[in-house]
Amino acid sequence: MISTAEENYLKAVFKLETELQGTVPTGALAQSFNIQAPSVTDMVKKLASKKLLRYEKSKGVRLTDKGRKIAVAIVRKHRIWETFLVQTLEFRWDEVHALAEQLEHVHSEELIDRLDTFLGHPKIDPHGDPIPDKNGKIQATRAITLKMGEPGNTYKLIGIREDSIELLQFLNKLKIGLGSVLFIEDRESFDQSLRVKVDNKAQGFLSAIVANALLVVDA
Amino acid sequence: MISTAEENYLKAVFKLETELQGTVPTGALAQSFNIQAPSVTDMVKKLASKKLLRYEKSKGVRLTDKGRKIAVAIVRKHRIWETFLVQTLEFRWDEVHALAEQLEHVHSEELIDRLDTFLGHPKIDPHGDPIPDKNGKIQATRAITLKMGEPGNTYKLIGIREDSIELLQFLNKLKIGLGSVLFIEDRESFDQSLRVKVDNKAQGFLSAIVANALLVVDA
DNA sequence: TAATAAAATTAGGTAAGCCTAAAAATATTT
DNA sequence: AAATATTTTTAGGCTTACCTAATTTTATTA
Ligand SMILES: [Mn+2]
Ligand SMILES: [Mn+2]
Ligand SMILES: [Mn+2]
Ligand SMILES: [Mn+2]
Repeated sequence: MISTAEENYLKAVFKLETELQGTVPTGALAQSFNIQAPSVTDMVKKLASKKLLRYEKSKGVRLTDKGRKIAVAIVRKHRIWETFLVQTLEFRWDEVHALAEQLEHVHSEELIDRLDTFLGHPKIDPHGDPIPDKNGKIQATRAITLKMGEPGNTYKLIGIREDSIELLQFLNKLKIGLGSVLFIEDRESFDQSLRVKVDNKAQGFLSAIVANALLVVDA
Repeated sequence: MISTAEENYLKAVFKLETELQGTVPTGALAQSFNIQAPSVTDMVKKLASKKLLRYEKSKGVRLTDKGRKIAVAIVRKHRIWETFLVQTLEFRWDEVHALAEQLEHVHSEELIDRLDTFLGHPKIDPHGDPIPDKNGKIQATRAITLKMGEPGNTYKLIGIREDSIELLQFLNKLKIGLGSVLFIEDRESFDQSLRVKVDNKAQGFLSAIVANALLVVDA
């Protein structure tokens, strides 16, 4: 049996592997859980002994296929639950992450499959993140971040690259949501912030940090 | 914060207090969790120190008002989740208990309230057990067990007094479910088993043990 | 490359929730 | 009321998932 803590480690390694494009140092895991480094060293040794990841001392870890399979299954559960909470129970997109963090650890394939069917096999969650299918296949996206966009171009928001409630609520304030049309009027060279129009209404500046979290496609 | 283990203890004490009509000995808890007695002694001391129950050494425990409130809230969650699983996700009544045992520990009032609303404020769960309302009020039932019924009388099944999957599946086989009409033809004096007709079709004998788990009202 | 800084590991410890073995308290039989 | 049986508690241990302090390894800078 796999514990909630172990599942969370695998999920975090999965995420960090993509972000860091390779081996995940133990320190990155410590930071992401807000725990101390030695706790991570212990745990990755255990996960390595279970063949869920490979651990190179003082270098970091990589998921094994077995570990990645579990990680993706949890991401799938997380996103299906988030979709259920927003679509069916009418929570706002900024309210569901913490709940999904709990629900993703409920052990039952059958439950997730039925939820998935009930929801009509959704392809993305309320934040635009792709929902892995039953076989662990994740829809590739050709989205870029708004930060990479060009002044004079128009983009459509299709995802948020962040779990932060604060960011989601900030976007609520700006009346920006999935599907919003963002026109880049200008990029301020001083801080790389962007002056944008949202849905054709003048809006103001988005910091480079925010722009970097917004996944967009050409509109 | 209250842990899953602690919540399970409170729920069990709540159940056993009614069944035993009073103080719950530690041994009864050990038996109900299939764990050893010393583990229970430890835990009830902790719960007593948290004022969730009163503990008299070598006698047993009683819930405090604070403890009972938590216990009832968990029973409410358990039954709402079971209702959701059967009503919305179309699980069978014998499939949902173990899942609800996990889901009942998800911490969120809001989630349960929204589920409750989504389900239309159900009064009973798929096994006929009353769902406590938001204030912890539990609908009193004037049901008796079929065992207490009289030959010649007709009853309607409104609840099952048991969490056993085996019993539920046995009832499935007998085509007995909530709402079934049970006519007691005879009581066998040797073993107190009952010869019954189910929904007007001859059925055969129900053991006293089964009859004792069936909650019925006059039909 | 030697010195220094940063990151990771080792060593030893804690709380939660379980365990076994032994002792004590309570209940039942004779 | 003794003797015996049953139930409960005490004492000491184990595992999981964390911790701090000290040490070692790796990376950076002089
Ligand atoms: Mn999320
Ligand atoms: Mn999401
Ligand atoms: Mn149940
Ligand atoms: Mn039930």
